Formats: sequence, structure tokens, C-alpha cells
Amino acid sequence: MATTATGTPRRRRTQEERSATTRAALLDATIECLAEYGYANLTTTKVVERAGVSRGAQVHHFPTKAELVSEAVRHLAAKRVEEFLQTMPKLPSSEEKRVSRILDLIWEVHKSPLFDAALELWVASRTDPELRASLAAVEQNVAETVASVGPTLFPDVASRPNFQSDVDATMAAIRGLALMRFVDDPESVDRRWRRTKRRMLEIFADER
Amino acid sequence: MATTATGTPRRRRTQEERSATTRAALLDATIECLAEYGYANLTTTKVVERAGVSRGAQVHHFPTKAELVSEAVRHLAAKRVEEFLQTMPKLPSSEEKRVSRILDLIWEVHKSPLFDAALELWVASRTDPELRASLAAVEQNVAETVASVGPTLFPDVASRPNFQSDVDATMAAIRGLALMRFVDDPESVDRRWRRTKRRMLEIFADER
DNA sequence: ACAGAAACAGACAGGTGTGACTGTTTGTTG
DNA sequence: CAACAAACAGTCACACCTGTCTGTTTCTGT
Repeated sequence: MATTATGTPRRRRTQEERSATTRAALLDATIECLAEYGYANLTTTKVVERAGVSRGAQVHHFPTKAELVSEAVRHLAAKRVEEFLQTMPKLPSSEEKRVSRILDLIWEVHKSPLFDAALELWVASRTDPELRASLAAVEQNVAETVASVGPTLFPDVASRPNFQSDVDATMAAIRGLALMRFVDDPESVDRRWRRTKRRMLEIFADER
Repeated sequence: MATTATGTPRRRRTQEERSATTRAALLDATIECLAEYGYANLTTTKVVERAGVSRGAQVHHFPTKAELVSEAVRHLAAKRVEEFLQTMPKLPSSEEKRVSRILDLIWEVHKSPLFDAALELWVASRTDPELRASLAAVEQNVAETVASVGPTLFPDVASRPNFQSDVDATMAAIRGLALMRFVDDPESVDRRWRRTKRRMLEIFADER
């Protein structure tokens, strides 16, 4: 019966379409579970339930849990890059305001569930060589993509000798602060972020 | 029979001594397992094996896994503080050299298995309210202890208005960088650390 | 020395998650 | 439209972990 519950005739879907949708559903569900339950409590059962597909479908596309997670890593990386790039356009023209805006945008990214999911994977990869190998390759790409946008965003300062190390240190500080969300009160972390950001802006301003 | 395999007479141990040693063995083993296998793969079975005690002894001292981990949190915090304070003495008198040395010492601490274990707990606490509650109380103490040594180490600059936010940002950056060890090549992370540290020293020097 | 308590030892049962497996539906190819 | 392959559905068995329970040893107070 090629009709839905409402009687709408449903056109035949090609094999590729079918597999693409269920694969996407499974990968999205994996990331959601990662963000919600953490890697420690990530089970294929939960993923299957959330994705709304059967156990058989899951095992068909991803024979083992490792393959599912490994693919999810790639999927997540693409999403992170996308989220990052989407926050970049429409920036103020004044350079000072632009830097301030970008810092806040990066901070926002680090408060999203996508960062939580990524962090779960990073930590898990420490004790899981297979996962680590998957991550290493992907993170390389993410880092390169992120690094490549620097010069286009700040054409006038990107050539400064300290630019790259400042970017590195800034990103590290944001990551380290984002980590504190996990154990500290989120509001207190946000306060610390505003203080830290103010200092960063001062330092950047002095550099000119 | 109160003799060992070598025939050495073993003196009677008081109940308190007995329980203290096995408790310590269990807590140490828990932290080691945390560092080696990660929170996701932490099982009471492994802890018991590593501690060299029986399952019955474990369940006697820590009826549930949650209690074992919760106590291990406190145990770990004490160890971290101790490790941190132990690295502090015998510092150069020149302030510039002293800052440089301290930065390296803090970095070393963040490369130790104790940091790995702590990070496992932080990440796990995100999705485990019970664990989070245990951690919050303890981390508060750790933070206060660490903060309290600042003024004694740098009496002449600690009163500067930016001191606290600079310390915060520095610690955050170190944490964020340490995190990268989990996925990146450790050597490359160390290189980035040296670059970052050089920048930090420049910034601190400018502040004077 | 003896009774009771604390510490310790090890077996058992219940629950859960993964991978393997068999059967069914849907789409593709000639 | 027939034969084949891909996609999907769901059950089963095995392994593992936790908590409970019973029995034994070691200490302590009297």
C-alpha cells in the first residue's frame, strides 16, 4: 500500500533516497543521544528508538556500534563547521565591534549541544583507539576550515606575527571555559566569560 | 595464622587500619581505572581486581558504585591539590622566571593522569546529576585553594585589577589546550603550548 | 576466653546491551 | 513480470555488570 495514514498517495522512493533518510535519521539521533545521555550511556537501542527506525535497519546500515559512532563523528563535524560558518556572516564593519561580535558567536557555538556531543567524543577517544583514529582525521579538517576563515575575517591583522598564536590561545581559553559549564553553575561561567572577553579585547586593542 | 608466606610474623592490625588500607586501595584503584579506561568503562569488577581486594570488601565499604565514585571524587581532589601544591615550592626569585616556571608546572599538572581522571568525571557529571552534585561541592574547594595561593606567589602583582581575570583566562586556556591532547598528537599540542606560553609572558610583561 | 561486631570472601540472580541470525518488504534490472 | 538485491523488521543467545545474600575470618570489649 503506497499511501499514508491520511490516504495521501506516497510516491515510490528510490533505494538511495530510502537509505539516505534512515542513515541521516540514525546519525542525527546518535548525536542527539550523545548530547543528551553522554557517550557512556549511548546505546544503539536508544538511538534506534529516537531515530524511529527498526533495529534491523540500524544493523543494516551500521553493522557495529563503532561504525555508527565513527560515521556520526563525520556527520557531527560537518554540522559543527556549518554552524560555525553560519554565525560568521553579517558582521559589523568596525573592526573592534567585529572582533567583539565574533568572540560572542564563538562562545555561543561552544554552548550548543553540538559542542557537548563533540566533547563527549573527544574524551571517549582518549581510551578508544578506534574512535581516536576516526576523530583525528576529521578534526584536522575542522581545524583547517576554521583557520582558513581567519584571514578573510580580519584581512588587516591576520598578517601580524602573533595572529595565529593569539587565535590558538583564544580558542583554547574558550574551550577551557566551556568545559566549566559541565560542573559549575552556567551563569557563573557566563560571568567569567564576559570578564575574559573584556580582557581579550583589551589585549587585541593594545596590539594595534 | 598470623604469618606471611615468608614466615614473618605479622602483627595484628586494628580494624581501623584494615579498613583504611582497603578503602585507600579501592579509591586509588578507582582513580587509576578512571585514567586508564575512562568513566564509560569503569566497572566495580575492574576496580576490585586492580585494588587486589575481594568483591565483598568493596561492597562492604562502598555499597553502591555511586558511593564509590563519589568518594573517589573527594580522594582525587585531595590528590590534585596536593600535586599542585607540591609543584609550587622552590621557585626562582626573579619574578619573570618565576611566572615562566609556574606556567610550566601548571601545564605539567594538566598532563598527568590525575587530570585525565578529573576530566572524565567532569564530562560524566554533565549527564549524571548525582555525580554533578558531588563534584560541585568539591571543585569549589579546589578552586578556592588554588585561588588562595595566587597572592602568596605574586605578592606584588596580585593586587592589580586584572589579576584575577588574567589567572582565570590563563587557567582556561591551559585546560582547553590540555583537552586537545585527547585527540591531537601530544607533541603538536606541546608545541602549541610553548607558543601560547610565550605570548602569555609577553602579555604579563606588558602589564607591568 | 567469649560474645558480638566489623571486615572480608565469594556465589547468585536480575537486568541490559550487543551482535548474530532469520524472515519480510520494497525497489531495481533485464 | 520475474529474479535478484537492497532495505527493513524483530527475535535470540551470549556476555557483562550491579546489587543482594550467605558464610567466614579478624578484631574488640568485657
